[in-house]
Amino acid sequence: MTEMPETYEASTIETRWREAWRDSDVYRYQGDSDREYIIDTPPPYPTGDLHIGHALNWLYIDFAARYHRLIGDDVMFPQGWDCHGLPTEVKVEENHDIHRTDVPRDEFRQLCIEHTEDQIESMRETMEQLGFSIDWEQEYRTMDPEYWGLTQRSFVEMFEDDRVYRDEHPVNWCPRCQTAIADAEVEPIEREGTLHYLTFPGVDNDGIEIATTRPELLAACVAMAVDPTDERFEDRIGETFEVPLFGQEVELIGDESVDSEFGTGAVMICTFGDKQDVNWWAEYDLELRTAFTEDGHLNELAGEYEGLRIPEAKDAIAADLDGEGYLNEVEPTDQMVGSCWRCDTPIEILSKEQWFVTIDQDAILERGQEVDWIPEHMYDRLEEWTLGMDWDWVISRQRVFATPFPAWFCADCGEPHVAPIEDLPVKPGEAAPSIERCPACGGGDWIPETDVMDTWMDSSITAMVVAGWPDEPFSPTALRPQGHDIIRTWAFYTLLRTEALCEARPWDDILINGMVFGDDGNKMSKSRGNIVAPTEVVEEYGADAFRQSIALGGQPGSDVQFQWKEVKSADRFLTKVWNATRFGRTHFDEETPDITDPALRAADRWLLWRLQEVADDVGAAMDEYRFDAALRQLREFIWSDLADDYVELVKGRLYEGRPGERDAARYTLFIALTASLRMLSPFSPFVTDELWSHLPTKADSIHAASWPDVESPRVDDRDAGELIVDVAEAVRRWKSDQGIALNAELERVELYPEIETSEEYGIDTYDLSNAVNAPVYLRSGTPSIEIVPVEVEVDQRVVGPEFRDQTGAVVQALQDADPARVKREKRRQGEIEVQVNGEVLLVDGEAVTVREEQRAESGEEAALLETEHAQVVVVP
RNA sequence: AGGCGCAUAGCUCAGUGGCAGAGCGCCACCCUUACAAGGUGGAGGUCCGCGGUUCAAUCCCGCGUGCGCCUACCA
Repeated sequence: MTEMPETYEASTIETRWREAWRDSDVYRYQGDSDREYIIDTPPPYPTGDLHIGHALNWLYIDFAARYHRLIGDDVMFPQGWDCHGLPTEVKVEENHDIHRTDVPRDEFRQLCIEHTEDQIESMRETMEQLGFSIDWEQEYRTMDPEYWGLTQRSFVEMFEDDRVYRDEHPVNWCPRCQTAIADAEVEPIEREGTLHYLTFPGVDNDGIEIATTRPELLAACVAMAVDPTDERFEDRIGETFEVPLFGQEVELIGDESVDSEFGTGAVMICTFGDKQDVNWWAEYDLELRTAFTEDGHLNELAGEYEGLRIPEAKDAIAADLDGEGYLNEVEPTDQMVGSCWRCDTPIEILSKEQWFVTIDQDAILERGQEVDWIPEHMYDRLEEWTLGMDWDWVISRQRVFATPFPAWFCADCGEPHVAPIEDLPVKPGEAAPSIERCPACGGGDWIPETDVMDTWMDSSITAMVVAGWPDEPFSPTALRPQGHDIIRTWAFYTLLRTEALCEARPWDDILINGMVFGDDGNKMSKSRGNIVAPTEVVEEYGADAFRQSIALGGQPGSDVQFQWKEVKSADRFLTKVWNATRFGRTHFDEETPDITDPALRAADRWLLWRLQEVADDVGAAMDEYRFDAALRQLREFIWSDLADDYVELVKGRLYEGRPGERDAARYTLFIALTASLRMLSPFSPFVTDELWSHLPTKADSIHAASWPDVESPRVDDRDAGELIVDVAEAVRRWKSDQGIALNAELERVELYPEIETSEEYGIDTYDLSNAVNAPVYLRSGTPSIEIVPVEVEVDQRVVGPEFRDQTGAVVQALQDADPARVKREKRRQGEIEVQVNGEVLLVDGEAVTVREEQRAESGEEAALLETEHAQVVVVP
């Protein structure tokens, strides 16, 4: 066996194993097994910073991946990168001090790729530091042609299937990013607006006062609306009014969705102030008056206000309304403004020709229901979001760094042409379409599409891509791990696309993780200064301890509060494991694993029994992604049962036992230790691999080993073992209470067991005697020390079902009865007589436990100890 | 405004229709040959409140309160 350092030092160990794993293939997906576990790992946006939220998400993945390898699955833990997108474009513009239009598209794209590669490198380093068992041969980057070619293919297939179309339709538009965005990319921001009360003069009738927060939209006003049941506007529907300042005439319509409680009960309809306007516009076939430009200014329709930015226009028009006498009143109002999720700029709604993907709500939800949601209630979010969708998914973006549409438009008639699959990947700006003549008009000139795809078009096919699409027939991947904040995007779009392209659910299980809060309980934020970087924790305590603290933070799905004290506690536990292994090593040699047919004693059989129980329970918890429960049990077993109880019991045998006795203990300790390390390895992969290497184990790496499967001894062995453990503990406690050294010799210990033991094995006092450092005598009957029954304890589990509504009275009667009588009747008759409401009832003796105390001494100084399975007399 | 989740020791969290649990923190004692980064013991609880179901509720049901999230928020 190798030399083993005396103390646990995370940093040295972790550095060494990181390198070892890098050069090995322990995490490699083999691809030739019928027990596959394929993980649809989230492809993060390469910001260069792998934060603690990522760490939580990836740790759950890693726990699952490592566990599934141990139980013999062929695990694929791939890592993708969702490269495309605006933030990178902005960053590149900053870094190079250029605007994206300053250089040719392809050159700009190249700069973005280089930038992204740096960012990926930095995140990958943190991933390795944290010990994620990613198979880097399964890495993909959405900016690579091999990948975006697949994105294009998915687009073409859906186009040919009429699930993608091109149309003019109002879309969410970010005036700052100057691109269309999807509903999922619009986030509401709370803000205080100003409600303007202004009068629209009537053309041949009285005027009506409306309330609006957006006077700058007056130029785009095309109608007015009131609730048709609103008495204030009885008989006025159909009247015509003149828009202040701009003069166009608009009609008053009646529509129930107007809230008569708000403002004046009358509202102006503009194209477009919000989605409601779009609905009215479509329903009443109103005129389209567009007042805004793509970059957020007013256009020629606004007359003298043309060229003003939207906020400036609001002020200018409000001032003029006031000057002309239209403005009656202003008041502040709280409002929620739909804003761009990338830059928080309030979005506008513009009507634009775009590419759309049709949304089939029912199909998406059906697939969603086929997936196991963990926790279950997270499915509700998908359902709520999906049912609330009222627009199709706009997938075109007016940007550069993204997957290009494989499409051209006929220069003569505008007919779009989409490339066939065999021509992909293709950049339409650099290649002509493979057909020459326009099928619609026969024209021969083609204009390449310059719009690019929404990045969710890339990332919504990850499940398919990792499963080998399109070369292999798709079957659902095992696991999708992700945060709840992107159910409406990543999960939603993936369900949509996998359904559309493969007619299947994308995954069997979806595991939703919560957020990570700071040590102060608040959301991590720069302003609070409570941000903790994973690398910072690793440097201080190591990844192994950090990983445990995250696993114990709560059950998956709930938010996790990062706490330094939990990291420290994990570090202490790992030190314990380190020392326990070091202890074990001093008793092992190369032959220990080969010990056969050992002469197991009660303590050995008990530990093996516990080990099997723990392996089952921990495995069940891991199956259900209950990493918190799994680790908790494991810690309890290792610390309490193995390190405290068992080791203390068998030290005597290990140090001084005869060879056969010693071997049984060595064997048991070896089995328990190596099994514990294996079960712990998903949580703390570094130190467990290190400790594994210091033990005479067969497999090279603990991560190539298998989940423990221990032959379980019989249940009656458990009781006999528990008795030994309990008694040893009781005597130790008594010594501690008496101020006696724990290793002090005692005159003798007398044992009065209260359990049945098997014929094969009686009570085994050998180890106990060593542990308490006294001769142990097995006695029957009751201790010679006088003991007095003092209290009757009632088990309501027995009494309740039998006596139903008399339970309370029965319990009371038992507790009031003379404990000595209860004890006597229980022993002699097996049942106890009680009087309840003048009636005599018989209670099963099983229902009561009579607590006794020692009251007198009989000559010799002695102490009576009570344990669950025995009474113990200690003679010092 | 609707929907969902949460509420248990000082803190962070498990848990169960039948006497309430862990880690950390706190107090006291103990260097016992793997480990003082340890061991032993202790203090500390209206299991958010009110009703209901039940022999029995921290657990199941209803209502309420507080917190968090999702969705719609309205001109």
